[in-house]
Amino acid sequence: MSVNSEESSTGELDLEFFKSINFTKRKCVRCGKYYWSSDPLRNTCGDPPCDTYSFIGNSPVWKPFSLAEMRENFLSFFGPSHKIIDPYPVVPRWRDDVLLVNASIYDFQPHVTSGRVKPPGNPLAMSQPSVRMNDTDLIGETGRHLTCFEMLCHDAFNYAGNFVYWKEETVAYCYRFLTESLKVEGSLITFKEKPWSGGGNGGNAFEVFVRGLEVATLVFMDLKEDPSGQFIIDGKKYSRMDMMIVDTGYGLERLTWLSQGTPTVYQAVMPEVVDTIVSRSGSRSLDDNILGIMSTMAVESEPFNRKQMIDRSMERLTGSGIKIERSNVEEMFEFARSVFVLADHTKTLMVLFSDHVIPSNVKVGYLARLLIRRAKRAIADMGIHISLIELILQHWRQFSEIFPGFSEKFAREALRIDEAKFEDLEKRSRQIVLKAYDRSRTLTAEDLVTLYDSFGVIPEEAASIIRAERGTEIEIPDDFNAMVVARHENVPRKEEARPDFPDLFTRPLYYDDPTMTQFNAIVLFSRDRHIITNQTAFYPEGGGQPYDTGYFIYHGKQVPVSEVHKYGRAVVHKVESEIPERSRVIGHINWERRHRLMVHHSATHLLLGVLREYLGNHVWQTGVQKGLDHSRIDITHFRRLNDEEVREVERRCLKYITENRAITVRNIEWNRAIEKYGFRLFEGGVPEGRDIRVVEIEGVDAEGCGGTHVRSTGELGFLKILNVETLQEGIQRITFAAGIAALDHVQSMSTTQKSLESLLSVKGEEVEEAVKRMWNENLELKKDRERRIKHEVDTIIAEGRKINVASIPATLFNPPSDAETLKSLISAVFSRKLGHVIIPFPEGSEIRVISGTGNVPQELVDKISSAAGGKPEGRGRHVIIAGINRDKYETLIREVFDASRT
RNA sequence: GGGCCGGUAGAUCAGCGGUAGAUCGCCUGCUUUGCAAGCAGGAGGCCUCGGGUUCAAAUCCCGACCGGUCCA
Repeated sequence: MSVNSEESSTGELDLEFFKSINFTKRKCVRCGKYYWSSDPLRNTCGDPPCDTYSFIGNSPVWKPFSLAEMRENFLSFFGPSHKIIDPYPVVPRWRDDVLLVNASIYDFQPHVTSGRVKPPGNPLAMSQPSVRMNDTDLIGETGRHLTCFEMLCHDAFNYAGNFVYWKEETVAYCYRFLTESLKVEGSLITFKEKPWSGGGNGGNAFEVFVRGLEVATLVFMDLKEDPSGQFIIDGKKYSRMDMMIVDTGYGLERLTWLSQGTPTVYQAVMPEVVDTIVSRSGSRSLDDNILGIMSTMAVESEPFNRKQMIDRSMERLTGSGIKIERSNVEEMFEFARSVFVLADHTKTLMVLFSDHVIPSNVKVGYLARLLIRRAKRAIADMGIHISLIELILQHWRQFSEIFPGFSEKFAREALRIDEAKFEDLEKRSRQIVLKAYDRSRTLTAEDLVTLYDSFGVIPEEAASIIRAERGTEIEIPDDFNAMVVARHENVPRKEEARPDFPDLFTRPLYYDDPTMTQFNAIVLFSRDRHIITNQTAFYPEGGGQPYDTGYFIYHGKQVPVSEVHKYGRAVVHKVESEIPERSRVIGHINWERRHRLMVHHSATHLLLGVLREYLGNHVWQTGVQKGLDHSRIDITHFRRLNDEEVREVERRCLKYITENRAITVRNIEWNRAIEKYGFRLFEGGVPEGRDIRVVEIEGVDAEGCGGTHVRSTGELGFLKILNVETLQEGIQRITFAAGIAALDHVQSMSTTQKSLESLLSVKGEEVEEAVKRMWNENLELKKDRERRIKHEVDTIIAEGRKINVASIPATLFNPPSDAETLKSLISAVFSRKLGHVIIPFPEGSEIRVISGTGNVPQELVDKISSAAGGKPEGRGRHVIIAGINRDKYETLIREVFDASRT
């Protein structure tokens, strides 16, 4: 979301409603932007730093509300006129472009905002938990930032011919809520004009301020990104869209804070947890007066600057006659920051855990890990003893109705595993830092970046380790963060070229009847051996199910189909020879292939259902690939399944197969489907239609799925897990086979076993013993050989004869018996620094001249090669004189070497 | 999904082209003996796997696998 200062007033926000409440449009004397107010004395827009916080200790709301009370208050105000919707998960399973829900409108993107699916209510109101990790560094510093908050909204979706409400009504609702429900005086409210854009949409918007605090944003979304559009927001072009969407966002935490007027937002929205942490930290406490001043100072500079905030707070404190040392204020600030970080992060962890996020090193799991580690650092900074799970459970007790998915067992397990990893890392990081330091007696900026980037050691930690262990100070460069960023920027992303086929509609016969193997069709489009037909029974690749193959009959000839893909609504068949447009064809699909794929597809759903039932609700499908002889499914789970778990999963699958459970396929309207089955429907991917095609295995599993399926579990025959592996942290890959493919595997295992048995002349379990015995025998033989070689090398060296060749002293060795010994002998010459050495190796028809101390003298090589008739290869300390024939060899030994004995 | 770092004895790691090492742990003996320990000796390695370069690879290059970490 972004703002463009040039696009300040279009006149599109001059509302009749403002006239009715005596609000007038003004230009802010500080920032020059337009705003609406009824206060005759006001000349600023209300938005810090043009204004400052004046609600702390001075709430304009008629009574203090708790978080739960404020939520209830909002929903009951909008309840009569709006449909109240239950909150969506914070992990957006219905879209794959973002990791977390950032705002309430995310719930409806892109399916509703594009007009494809109806909203679940119109108008609607809800309280949507949201997680924003971009300002994680500011938590506890500014007094106002949170990683997790609830966004209250009242939204309306206006279609052509179905108008709900627009700007006038929206502002009226907002004004009435603030003045009637919260009893805030109208003159305290300002509406600041500000164009809004985000997620490919844009429009006019108001930001709503009360006493310096932004409490709501009212967005009138009627623009969509369009390169040829005439509206410009933040450098991007937009044009009008058919829909007009009212998207409001009220910060539940902000409103609660406003009503209480506490020094920081944390004290208003999570007082119990803040109290718990403070009460555990001995005699220390939070000074409300100083915190209030800091929060006020923090909002006055953008971007936030800690030193400046403390400077100004000191001025304010001395100005009001309070005598306090700067170091005391800093110390207080550090403590408060740790308290608030811990309180904030444990809340967000509770929210993530309730959505089954497993801490890991990738994607949303990484965000959970980040929070765990930052929370643990906060605990360490305070030097107190407190467990994360304790605080998480305390948070949850306040929110059990909002987050019904939370499982204490899961949270404990997830924390236990990740905390253990963190402790392990801390132990290791000490050694790594010391090693890096000891190499050069310093840590360069480059070293610090590597330590952070590759080992997760922050510079402050590295410095403190060096200080403690080596007693020296390490300089941390000011632009450290920039250096880390610099190391990561490069790697241009390559765009995938999408083939452009016309937007024709192919009727999917494979849905009408998944057992259809033959059909008639008319070719609507043909180009470069790719054809689109009016209808087809060929399943195009999708949802992890590979495409069908087969052939078309055209003019009485078979034309094989090698690939089938879906582009838009068209199914494109790649054929081996041209079939012109308007031809009539008969399609035949390869039924054996299709049936194997169908069996594996249904088996995947069954397996997923069983895994979830057996391992827990945190099991989600993250990837899947069906095949002909095996398939695989990737699931979220802490650790690799052990053998017993695998056997139990197989047993449960077989139980459902023998019970012959029905597999049904139904198209259900989007909102009704979610109401009935929940967001689990999207495990296999996000559907693109108005309806969701729900594939349900009776009592086991229900998923939105575009694949072809068998009619009941009995058709699967049986299911065998072939392999389990950890794909990445928190993700397990299970490879399995079902039906005829499973039988194939068992049969081939049996064949292998039989052939092993006959090879080893043993039966059954004795195979293992026999192999172990052979392995050990082999090891013994290997060692034996090494001993023999070593002995021979020693003997050859001991029996070496001192000779002079071309007046150069050298040692002549006896020939080693094989190449292995030769290699070992050469190594010995170097490691024992044996001087010039001559090694005849008749087996390879060569003589080696080696020097263990320096280079081989050229005269030595010349003398030997001229006498032996060979060609010298290589130089330096290792020369091979190769291509010597036997006669010359004998001559050489006799005439050159023997003659030169010393 | 991308970047970076790593994989050597049971554990922690060194070695980074030339016959695989240290410390702890383990085994045996001795000394001492309340324990801890001290001394001497010993066992224990597909140096992750597969290619390549080289006379020679744990070591250099390429690829896989596994682990770690940072970023989206």
